[in-house]
Amino acid sequence: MSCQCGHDGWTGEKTVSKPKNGTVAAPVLRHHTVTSADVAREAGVARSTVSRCLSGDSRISEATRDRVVATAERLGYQINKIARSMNTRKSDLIGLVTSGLSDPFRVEFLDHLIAAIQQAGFRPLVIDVSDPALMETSMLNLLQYQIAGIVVTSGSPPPAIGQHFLRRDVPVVLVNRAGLLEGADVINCDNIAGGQLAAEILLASGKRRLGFLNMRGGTYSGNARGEAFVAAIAPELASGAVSFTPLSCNSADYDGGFQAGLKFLGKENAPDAIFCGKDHIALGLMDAARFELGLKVPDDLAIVGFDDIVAAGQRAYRLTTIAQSPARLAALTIGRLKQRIAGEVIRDERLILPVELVRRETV
Amino acid sequence: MSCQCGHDGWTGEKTVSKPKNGTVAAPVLRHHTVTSADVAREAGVARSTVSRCLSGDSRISEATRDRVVATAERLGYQINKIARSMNTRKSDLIGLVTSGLSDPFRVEFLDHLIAAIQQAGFRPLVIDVSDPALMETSMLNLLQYQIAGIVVTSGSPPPAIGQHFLRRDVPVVLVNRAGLLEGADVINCDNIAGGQLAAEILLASGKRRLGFLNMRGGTYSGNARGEAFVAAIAPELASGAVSFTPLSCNSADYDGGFQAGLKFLGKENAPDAIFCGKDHIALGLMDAARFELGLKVPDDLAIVGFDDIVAAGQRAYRLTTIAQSPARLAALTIGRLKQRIAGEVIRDERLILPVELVRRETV
DNA sequence: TTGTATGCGTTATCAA
DNA sequence: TTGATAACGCATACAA
Repeated sequence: MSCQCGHDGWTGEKTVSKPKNGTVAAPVLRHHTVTSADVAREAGVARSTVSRCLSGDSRISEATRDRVVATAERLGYQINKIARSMNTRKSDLIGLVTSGLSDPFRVEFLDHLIAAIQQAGFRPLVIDVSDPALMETSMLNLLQYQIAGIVVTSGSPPPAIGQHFLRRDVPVVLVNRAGLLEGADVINCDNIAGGQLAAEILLASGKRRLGFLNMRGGTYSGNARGEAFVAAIAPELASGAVSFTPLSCNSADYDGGFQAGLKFLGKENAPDAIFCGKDHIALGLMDAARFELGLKVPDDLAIVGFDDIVAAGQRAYRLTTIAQSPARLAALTIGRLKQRIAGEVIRDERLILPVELVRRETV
Repeated sequence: MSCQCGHDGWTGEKTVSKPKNGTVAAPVLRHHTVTSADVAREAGVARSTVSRCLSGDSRISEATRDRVVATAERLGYQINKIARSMNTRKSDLIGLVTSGLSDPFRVEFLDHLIAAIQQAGFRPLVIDVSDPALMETSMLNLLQYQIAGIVVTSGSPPPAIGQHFLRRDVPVVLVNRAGLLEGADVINCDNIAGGQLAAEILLASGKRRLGFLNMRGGTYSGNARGEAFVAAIAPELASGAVSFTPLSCNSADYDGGFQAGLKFLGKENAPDAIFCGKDHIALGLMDAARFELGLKVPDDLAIVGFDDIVAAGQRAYRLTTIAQSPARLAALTIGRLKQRIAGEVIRDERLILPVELVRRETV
C-alpha cells in the first residue's frame, strides 16, 4: 500500500537512533499524520466542512460530501478522536471495572458486554481492581479519559464516589453488585428466586443435611443467594425435618470448593446436599467428593450450583444449577448506558433478571 | 463528600429535561470540570507550573510542588489525559486485539497482560475482531485514539497494515500468531518443541495408532504443533511401527473435541493416542471417549493437550499436556512494548518461549 | 525556579 | 450550504 497523500508527504527526517546495548539504528522514514486540514486542502474546502461531512451532519450538499469522503479515504485519513473529545468533552470509551479474569461467569458476561459495547459504537477500556483498596482511585482515574460511562462488575464502589460521576454526567451501571451507589443503575439476576429454586430441588431430593457453601465473608450476590436458601428451608428446619450448616471456603473458585470438600465432607453427619454460591465452587466440591472421598454424586451428595457457566454443562460434570443469562445481562447494561449517554434523564433503576433451574445430574 | 472548589463553583444550570415515556425530570446541579487553570488560580501559580508539578518535572521548588499538589488534591483535580494526548500525540492506551473470550488460554493470557499493562502505567483498550474481515478496519480505528501500542492475540493482520503503525511509531506485538507483519515483534511459545514432546511421550506409551486433532483448517500455532508432531514420529511412521491419522474438528473448543470424539473414536482401528492442538479440544475429546463411548483413558486412548489451561489440572480431567506460561508471555509482551514506546529503536524480534511437558494421567 | 505564549486537531459558533 | 474563527485543557519553548 503506497502513500497517496497529496501534501508535502514524507518529512524525510529519520528517527533518532539512541544506541544502546543490543539496539540497532534503523533508519525509518517518518510521515506526518494526516489531519482534517490535509483533507480540506486537498478537497478544496474548509476544515469545518470536512468535520461536518465525516460526522454525518445533514446540512451539507451531496456533492461536497462525496468529494470530501473520497478525499479522506484516498489520504487514509483517520479522525483523531482525542481531539474530538477535546471539544465534546466526551469520548466513546466505556470503563469496565473488573477484577481479573478468573471468574468464569464474569468472563462470559464480559465477552457479551464487550461485543455489545462495540456494536453500540463504543470502546471498552478495561480497568482491573484486583486490589479492592484501589477501586476508588481507579474509578476516578477513568475520568481522566472523559469516558462516557462505567460498568462495575466487581467490588462495590463507595457511595461517595457516585457524586464525581453524576456531576459530570457519567452514568454508572452496577452488575450483580450491591446497589449502594446513589445515582447508579443496578442490574442483578434474581438471587432470591435462585436460592428458593435451589432449596426446593434439594428438599425434594429427600436429603436431610443441607449446607450452603460460599466464600468466607461472602459477596453481595452470594450472601443474597444463601439467605434466600435459608429462608426457603425455614419451615423444614423448624420442624426438624432437615438440618442446615453454613460452610465457607477460602476462595470463590474451583480450588476453594475442592478444599472445602476435603474439609467438610466424608465424616460423620457431613452434609448430603450442598448449594454453592457459584458454579466454580461447586465443581471443585464435586471433584473432591467424587475423586478424593469416593462419594457418589448425587447419591451420597447432591450439589446445586449457580450461574450455569459453560463448564457446568460439560460431560464430566453435568452440574445441576441455577442459570442466569450473561447475554441478557449485557444487553440490558448497554441499553441502559446508551439511554443515559444519549442524554435521557431517567430514574435510577434496579433491574432483576429471571433465573432458571437447569436440572442435570447432580441432584 | 462536599464540593471544595474555590472558584465560582456550581453553574446552577439544570440538565435539560427531555420528557419521554417513562423518563422523569431530575433536576441535577451540574458542575464545571476542575482544570489545571482552577488549580493554578487557587494555588496562586501559573498553569504551566501546575503542569510541571503534576508531571514530576524536577526543576520546581519543593514548596511550590507541595502547595500545588495539595491544592489539586483538595479540588479533586483529575488531569485530562485527552488534552494531554493532544500535545504529546501519544496516549497511554494499549490496544488489545482479541476475538471473544471463549478460548481459555487466551483469557488466562489476557488476565496477566491486563495486569501487566496497568502495572506499567498503561490502559488496555480491548478490541474484538470476532469477524476476521473487520480486523484491518478495527486495527486502523485504534489509531483514532493515538494508542501507544497494540497487542494482537487473534487473527493475523495483513502485512500492509503494518505500514500505518510503523509510520506513526506505534509498536505492534503479535502473540502466538504467524509473524507476517513486517516491523512487528513476534512472541511465540515453542510449538516445535511442544509437538516433539507430545510425540515422544505418546511413542513411549506404546500406542500404535496416533492422531493429531485440531480445528479444520487450523491456526498458525495449531499447524506448527501438528507438523512438529508428525516430523517427530517420522522414523516410526516410515518403519511401520506406528500409523498416523490427521483429524479435524469444527471448532477449537470443548464441543469441537467432543463431536470429533464421537465421530472418530469407538470404531475399528480408531486412533489410540491423540495429540490435540489445544487443551480445550482435548477435554471435549476425553469426555466423549470416557462418557459416551466407554473408553478408558489412558488405557484405550491416550491424550495429550497443549497450553495447560487451569481446567486441565482439575481432578475430573488430569490432562497430560504441553504447558506454556501466560505470565511469561505477558511479561515479555509488555516489556517489549515499553522499550518501543520509550523510543528505543530495536530490531524486530521473534521470541520463542520454552514449553514443558506436564505429565498427568491421560498418557 | 517560574511565568507567558503558542500549538495540538477537532467541533461549535457565528457570519456570509 | 459553506467558511472563518474561537474554544477545549494541556505541555512546552522561550523569556524572565
